[in-house]
Amino acid sequence: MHLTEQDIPAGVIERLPIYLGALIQLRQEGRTTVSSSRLGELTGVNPAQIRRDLTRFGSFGKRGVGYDIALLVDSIQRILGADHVHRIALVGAGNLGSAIAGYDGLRQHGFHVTAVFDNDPRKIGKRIGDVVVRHVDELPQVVRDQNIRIAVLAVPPEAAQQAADLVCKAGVRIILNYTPALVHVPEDVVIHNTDPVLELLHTLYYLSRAEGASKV
Amino acid sequence: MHLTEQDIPAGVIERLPIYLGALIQLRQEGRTTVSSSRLGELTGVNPAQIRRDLTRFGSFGKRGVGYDIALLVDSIQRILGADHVHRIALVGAGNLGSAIAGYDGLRQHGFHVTAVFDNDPRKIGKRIGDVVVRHVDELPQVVRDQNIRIAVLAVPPEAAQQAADLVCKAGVRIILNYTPALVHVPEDVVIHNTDPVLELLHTLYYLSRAEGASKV
DNA sequence: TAGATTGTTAATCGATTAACAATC
DNA sequence: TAGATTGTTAATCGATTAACAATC
Repeated sequence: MHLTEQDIPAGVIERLPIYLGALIQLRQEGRTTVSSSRLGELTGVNPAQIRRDLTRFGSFGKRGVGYDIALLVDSIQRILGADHVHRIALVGAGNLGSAIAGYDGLRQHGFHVTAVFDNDPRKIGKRIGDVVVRHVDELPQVVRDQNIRIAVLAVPPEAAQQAADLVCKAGVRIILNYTPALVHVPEDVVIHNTDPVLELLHTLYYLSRAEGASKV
Repeated sequence: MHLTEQDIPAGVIERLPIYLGALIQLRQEGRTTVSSSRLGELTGVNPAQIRRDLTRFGSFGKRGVGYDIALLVDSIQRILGADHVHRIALVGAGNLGSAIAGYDGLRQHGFHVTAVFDNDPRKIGKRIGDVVVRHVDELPQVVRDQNIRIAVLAVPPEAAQQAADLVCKAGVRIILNYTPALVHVPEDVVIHNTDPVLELLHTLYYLSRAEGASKV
């Protein structure tokens, strides 16, 4: 009846990276400790919730003092599995793919884009970040050789399902889908969709409320 | 004590765009009706929840038949405020900015990128999508002239706060922040952060659980 | 009519938050 | 010590879901 690892609510896991981001920013500013109330200000999360979230994994703070930033960064990284390097296969070497490959934040968190694929002959052989673009036909071999578990889809929406099938078959377990297409994957693969439109539509609702009250 | 517009839970508003995406995909396939159970399969949302979410805004279905896709698309768009055109200011004309400006899905949902800004002289005057990149100094004027309410930040993280301040001061009400920086904005501005790293970290947790069970 | 599926209620479940004793 | 802040409990709040009557 007590808490086992499986009992952690999804909401907690979603917040941990947010805490981590703020903690890293604080660390860069040279701070060594932070209180739950300050962390709450930075992240927009209720301080009581932060404390409760953290105690699920252990006791990281000192009463009267706050949390040791370095300790908490390490701990959260370990909890998430971000305490070692993860290789990423990037599918699609267009503008979006280039932006992702060139994004420093990934490397800072141990995510290394070690393979980039495209099916456009003009892009094959080009250098993106510090890897050379290969033909997508080579994907299965490369993903297996490098034991890659994470793929990022930055292809046109029509090609999304095909690309997903390909990477799943090659053994990828996590997919970040940057296309607007709804893609189906086997049960044991986690897919995360990111579509700027969905985010815009969602925030739009609140804008309409705040502004013209013409509609009911 | 009864439902007013303000009572709609945030979770419902987050799901509406997801339904919309699936509905549009179904419409493209030529379908005219869909049941809550089929929509649930496509979106991963519980059918009962879909029905309950929708009834908050009205009665859109026919018992025994399902939902009329065209009607539901229109209705959700109207609820979200996506039934008319919204102009977007894009700050940052690098790879990411180019990807966003060139993204067709935005236009399909009525989001028109009508202004792009950068501070790199080499980029000023270049064409991205169908607009010409201007110097960021022109931003306040252009945003006011075009009555722009939405800005997308695709700048280096160091420049994020500065860019946010600038667009807020010019009257923007919604910001999509594509930098990893935590940015502060006035209370009446909605900011939405999108960082691939946060999403990766979050899904990573489940990968660690599923694979090596070496850690407790 | 019989079958299907919505709209809606009522029960469950889980997350959030206030409050405070423990303790640095 | 006095002040601050965690860890934790207990209460609240809200979201999710099962179930089914209404009805197409």
